[in-house]
Order: sequence, then C-alpha cells, then structure tokens
Amino acid sequence: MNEEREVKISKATIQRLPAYLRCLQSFRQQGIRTVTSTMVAEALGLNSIQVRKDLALVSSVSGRPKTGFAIQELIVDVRNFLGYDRASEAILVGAGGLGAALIGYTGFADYGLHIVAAFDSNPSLIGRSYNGVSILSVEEMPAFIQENNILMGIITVPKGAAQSVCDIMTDAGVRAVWNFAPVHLAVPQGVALRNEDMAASLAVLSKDLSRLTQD
Amino acid sequence: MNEEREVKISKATIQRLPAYLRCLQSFRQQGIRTVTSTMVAEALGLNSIQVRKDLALVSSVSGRPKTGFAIQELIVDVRNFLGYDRASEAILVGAGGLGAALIGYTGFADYGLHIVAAFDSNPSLIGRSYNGVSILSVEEMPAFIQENNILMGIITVPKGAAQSVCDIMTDAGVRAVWNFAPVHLAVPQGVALRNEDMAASLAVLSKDLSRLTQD
DNA sequence: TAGATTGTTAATCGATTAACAATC
DNA sequence: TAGATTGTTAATCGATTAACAATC
Repeated sequence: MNEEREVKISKATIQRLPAYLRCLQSFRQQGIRTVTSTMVAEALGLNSIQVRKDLALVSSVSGRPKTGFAIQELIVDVRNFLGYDRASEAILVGAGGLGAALIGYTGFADYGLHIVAAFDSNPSLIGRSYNGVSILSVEEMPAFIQENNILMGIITVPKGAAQSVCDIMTDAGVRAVWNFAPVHLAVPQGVALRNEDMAASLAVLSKDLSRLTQD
Repeated sequence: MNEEREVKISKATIQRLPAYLRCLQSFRQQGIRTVTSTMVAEALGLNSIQVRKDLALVSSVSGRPKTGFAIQELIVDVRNFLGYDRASEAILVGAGGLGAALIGYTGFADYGLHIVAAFDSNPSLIGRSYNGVSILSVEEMPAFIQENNILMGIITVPKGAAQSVCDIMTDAGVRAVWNFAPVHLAVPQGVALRNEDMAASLAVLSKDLSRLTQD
C-alpha cells in the first residue's frame, strides 16, 4: 500500500494500470463488490503474482487475504494514481484524418485529458470545429500555449512538419509531447516525449503472425 | 549477420527496427553512403551498443570496422526482415473517425500493409469508399475473409462491439488482430494480438510529465 | 600505423515469476 | 478449522550495457 508516497513504480506497471482499471470497472458493472488479483489476472491473461504486486503498489489499503480488495475503493485508488480526476489540458496540432479522429474521440475525457484547441496550417480547416474543439491557425499556437498554460501537445501532422511543430510547442512551454507522426522527435531536456509508433506495433504483430503461420 | 536463419530476435529489437529504418532512409536521402551504429544511435537517442547488436541480427553482411555498413544494403536487409516488400492484406472493421483515418493513411503501404476492405454496421457508411477502399456491411465480413484469405484484421469499433467482431474475424480465419478499441480482447490459441492501448501510452506520458513538473 | 568500429562474450540491471509465512 | 489470498523476500529470466580482442 502507499500513502501518496511516490514510490518508484516501473513504466511497465504504469502501462498495465489502465487495463486493470477497465477490468475493475467491468467487474463493478456486473455487480461484483470484491476482487482478487487472480480474477483480474485471469480476465486479462496476465500472471496473478504480477497483478498482485502491481495492485499493492497503488492500493491505499492492504488487500484482505482470501477476499481481496473492495472493488470500488481500488477503482478510486487506480484512478487517483493515474490522475484521471485531475483534468489536464492539451492542444493538438494537425487536424487532418488522425487529428480529427482524436479530437472526435470522446474517450479521452475518461482519462482526464481534454483537448482544448486544435491547430492546423490548412486555411480550409481553420475556423471549423470538431466536437466543440475549434481549429485555429498554427501561428496562434505559441500564444495560446502561454496564455493557457498548456503542458501537453499532441502532434498529428505529416512527418516533415513534426519536428518544427515540436520545437515551437516546447519553446512555448509544453512539457509533454505525444507524437503520432512517424519520425523520431528530439525534445529538450525536461520535456517528456511519447512516440506512438504504429510501424513498431505493426512490426511486432507481423512477426508474431509469421511465426504462427510459418512454423 | 544472418542468412534467412530465424534466430530468435526479441520483441524489443523488432520494435526498434522501424525507427532504424526511418533513420537510415533519412541518412540516405542526405546522400550518406555508409553508416555506423554510433550514427544511428545518436540520431535516435539510443545506446550505440544496443544499435550495434540489433543491426548485427538483421544485416546479411558483417559491418566493416571503422566504416560501418553500406547504407543501401542495410536498408534492404531491414526492409526484408520486416517484410515491407511482401505485401500483406488486411481488413478494417469500424469505419468511424479512427477507422476512416487509418484507411486514409497512405503510410501503411510503406510497411507492406494494404487495407483491402472496410466493414461497418452503419447503413449510412456502407457503400461509401475512402481512399479507394470501399465500406461493406459487417455481415459480408466472414465471407470476404475466407474468399480472400485475409490474415489480418484491424478493429476500430466501439469497445462494446470489439470482442464480438474479434470472434467473428478469427472464426473466419484471421490470424492476427490489431485492436484499437479500449478493451482487452481474448483471442483463440494460434492467433496473434496487438492492443494499441492509448490509455497505456498516455499513462506513461502523464507520469513522466508529473515527475518533471512536480520534482 | 593508429584509432574507430566491429562482433561477441561477460557483467549489470530491471522486471517477472516463484516461494512462503502471515492472515482472514 | 482449512484453504485461498495477501505482502514480501528470493530466484529466475531477459534485456541492456560494458569489456575486449579482431580488423579495416
């Protein structure tokens, strides 16, 4: 158990937590009140010891031997750890296909992520709005970031433009960059970066597939 | 070096290869003819020993001490390893925002991935076509998979529908499922699965951000 | 030649899995 | 009580990093 202490929790564990949360919420919806590591592990196809250790890191109370965790309490703890109730504002740059899809995705609100504005350089997109999010000119981006204290930027521009958009963002004060363009971005020290590399995902899936079909 | 031998290459290495390839291609475009592990490592912010080991696994020839690898040859080897020149056909289910964006993304062709048909249950989408890919009724999906020997399915439906779509796909013969819906899917033995879990990515980025801003 | 880079073997690091006493 | 599950400590596993002789 932890008491708001920032014990170091591995990246691997952090990545699993959203899946645990979805699992817990689905159990709760089924009317289940109490949950064990084994139940979660089985639902997700994971090792139960791993789940047990992960949950111990984020739960505010010890699980009870034999019965496990009070599901509602655990949900609160995981959500709290992930910061889903502390809204964070992000901007998105590149309102093309993928950008528009992300703006339109209502699920981000569940994760405490609010896209408050989008930017594009295409005049025919500027002025439109998707899902209540208006598309502004990229030229307005630095001022917007500064005025609204935006800490996170989502990049969905073509690869050629990604690094320069990234530079402008981070210069203006963005401290976390979520990059969907297929390029490796360089960010200054002190800025968090996450590359959503579809090609990397696909490579792993393809290799798994060829192992399955060729052996 | 390897000679079409299926030495076991770790998932971690496979995931890095697409980034190496992009890097190599960018060097080549700059007119560079020969490349060392150090150059790639620096460009991508990785450890050079790691890059050296990774490249050794996929290169068909040994690198030459002092000069490194012939860039063109290495590109061919990496592409070959990743199967980018062996076209693989996939179908996509769920032609909403994200689905439409993926259909419209022309970059997949670079990775040897061709989305040959899309399916949806929404009558107002059926019959349309994006980017030359026509949207058919989900009911036609099993027959399409069987008739065209489709091995890969991309799921971009709302989470409630994902598992049933997945079941139908795999029953019809799909052997690799690329899931973008925010649910954990269960697939039969012998089917490869890759969950594109945006919440997991965001969780890691958010935690990195909060470490940066709160310490 | 001298020195940078290679492939490979060894050491380190971190994450996963196993073992086990405590407990509800 | 008996037995399943907990938290925690130890063992294993795999991936990353270091070390080094070979070589262009």
